[in-house]
Amino acid sequence: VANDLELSTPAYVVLGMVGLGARSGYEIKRTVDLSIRFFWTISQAQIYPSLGQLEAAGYITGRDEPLGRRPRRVFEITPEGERALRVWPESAGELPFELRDIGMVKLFFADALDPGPARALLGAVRRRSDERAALLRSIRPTAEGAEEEGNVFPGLTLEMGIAFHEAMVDACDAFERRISREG
Amino acid sequence: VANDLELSTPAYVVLGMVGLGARSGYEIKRTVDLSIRFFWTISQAQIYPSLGQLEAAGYITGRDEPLGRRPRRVFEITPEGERALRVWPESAGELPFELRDIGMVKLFFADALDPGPARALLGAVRRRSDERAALLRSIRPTAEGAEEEGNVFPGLTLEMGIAFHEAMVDACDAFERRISREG
DNA sequence: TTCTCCATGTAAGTAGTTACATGATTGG
DNA sequence: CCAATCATGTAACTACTTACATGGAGAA
Repeated sequence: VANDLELSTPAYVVLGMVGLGARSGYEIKRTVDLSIRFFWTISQAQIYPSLGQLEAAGYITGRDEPLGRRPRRVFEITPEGERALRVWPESAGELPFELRDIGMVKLFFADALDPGPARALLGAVRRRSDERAALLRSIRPTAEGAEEEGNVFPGLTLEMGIAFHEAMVDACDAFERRISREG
Repeated sequence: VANDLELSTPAYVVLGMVGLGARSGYEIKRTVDLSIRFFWTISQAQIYPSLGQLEAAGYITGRDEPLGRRPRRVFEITPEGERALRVWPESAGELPFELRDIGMVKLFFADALDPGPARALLGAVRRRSDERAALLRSIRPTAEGAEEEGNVFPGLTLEMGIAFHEAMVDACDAFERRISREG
């Protein structure tokens, strides 16, 4: 069995999702879209090759389990896979926080704008974070359900998302108060 | 002169930086690294082709201005370029907030970890945001300098960055208190 | 019957980075 | 004289997305 293989982050995400009980490629994609999509995305075209890699490495085992005549391949994590998943967070040194936000870029250049459009842009960025925070708050019951089954960390990442979008809204409000005070 | 050309975001970033007074490709890269790099990055290999596009579109004008025998090409924004930069934020509908954070992904899966490594990971994520917030706070004097010259929006994006990293730290602390109380 | 969901897989394209290639200037 | 900085440009590569291709199952 291969050990300490160099796996890409998408492959670890797939491994982690299989570890949490996602069985098929399709289910992994759906689970990602319902959980970590706010800080990590993955497309179908990455999932199926990753599944192949992970199986070749002995980190998951797959078997055909068609539903009627519809083909389907389901996977389970192996003990080596669980070990790899536990070792992963310890290994890597750096934890890059990569943010790509066109809204903030536009705001950065907004001094070139007239007051009206500038305020509109600020409002759009504020609204975006406000809506995102509301969406994340609506997921809280699901996270609380997971906590009762012993998974407390998904709730932490959810609270982080809520916290930073609320912080963005607050920063927009503070700025708006300041510019309307100063004229 | 070409109008309402479809420019990519990197090209608008380059245009915006020329508008703020960055003259050469090298200076644009340096300015990006000192300002918007926390929410947008750009590499040299994107800047020089963008400069060519922008000049072809009539949004900037360039002329050779070597320093001694060292070749150098400096650019200025044109009135059309300024107009394009003002129209840009109005046009596009969506403002995607793209976050890619391996730290949060690892935290999401951290229930599979032993308590020790899990706490270490939480500490690493907390420290990362704490350091980032401190770095951003250290930039505040520069932003205040820009404000006195009439550029108030760079200060807003700086405060947003500070706010959300402080919010991440708070979320980590709240979680740590909770698990030490319950565990 | 028709829409949505379940399900897998890949080819082609886009976006971006890293590394290479080159060389002058400035400051210690 | 050596290191850091200023300066431009591109080829090769990596990562990722979109779109295509296919089709069964279940519900309305």
